[in-house]
Amino acid sequence: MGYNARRAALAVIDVFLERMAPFELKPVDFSVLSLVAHNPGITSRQLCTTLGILPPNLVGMVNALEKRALIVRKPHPRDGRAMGLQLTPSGQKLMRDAERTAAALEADVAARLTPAEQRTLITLLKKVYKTG
Amino acid sequence: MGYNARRAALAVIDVFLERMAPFELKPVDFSVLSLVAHNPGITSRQLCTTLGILPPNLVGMVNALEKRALIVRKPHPRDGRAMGLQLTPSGQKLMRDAERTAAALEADVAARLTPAEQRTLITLLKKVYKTG
DNA sequence: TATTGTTATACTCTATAACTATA
DNA sequence: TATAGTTATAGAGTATAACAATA
Repeated sequence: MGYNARRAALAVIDVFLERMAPFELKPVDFSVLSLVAHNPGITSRQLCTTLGILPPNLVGMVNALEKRALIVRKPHPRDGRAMGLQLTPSGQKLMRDAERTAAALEADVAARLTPAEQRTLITLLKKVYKTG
Repeated sequence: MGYNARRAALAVIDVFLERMAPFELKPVDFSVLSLVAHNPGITSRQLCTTLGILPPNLVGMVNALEKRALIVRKPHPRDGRAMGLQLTPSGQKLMRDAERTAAALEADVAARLTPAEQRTLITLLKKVYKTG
């Protein structure tokens, strides 16, 4: 069961890597940008807790995205220690296209199953991991 | 969907790591020993193709298992380049216990679902990755 | 010429300790 | 004292190139 779930996850991730290649976004980059896009001013610490990334490992990702001029760090208005993250205009443009691609991908993967099968699959997967 | 499949796989792997800790076997170690147990004399190359491991990365694992006196390398009877792998008596004893533990684990995870749900889940997961 | 096992190496991902500046 | 961001670093996991012995 663990084996089959892992293979399904890897298959979906493979398709993701393939389609996101034009944007040069790994899954974690997409997650970071998507969270910043929908939560402007979000802090690094919030990103870490949401995505399950350790702070030291996020620094390099944010640096790379900032060097590509997709996000900017701005001093947090009420906490002098924190930095609020925001998308640049080019970051916003990239994410509009990337999120359209991601939605199309999920739709294509889902198309291998009927809507009823999709609901069943998600339900059963949750049953497996919810009781951890 | 990729997200839910990944979480289910990680949950199963977590339980595996926990229960296999007494044997000091990672999932890949268990797979290697299990294959050697049921295919005495199997070569490193065969292990690599079966498990999707690259040859340079298998060397260290086999070295570690040999140092723990769980397996032995013997010259292959008909191919002077190859080494046949076999379990030592202590390796056989360890794997008898480890395989019992693994079977109990799979049964426990499966117990979160009815037999019909198990069949459905496996079927749907395969539908997702078979066309991958 | 091709293959088995191996070494060396590199790159990614993940994890811990410790520093700085603010709170 | 506790927290946010950062640096340095160490450990897994995974990848390629190249070599010796053998086919």
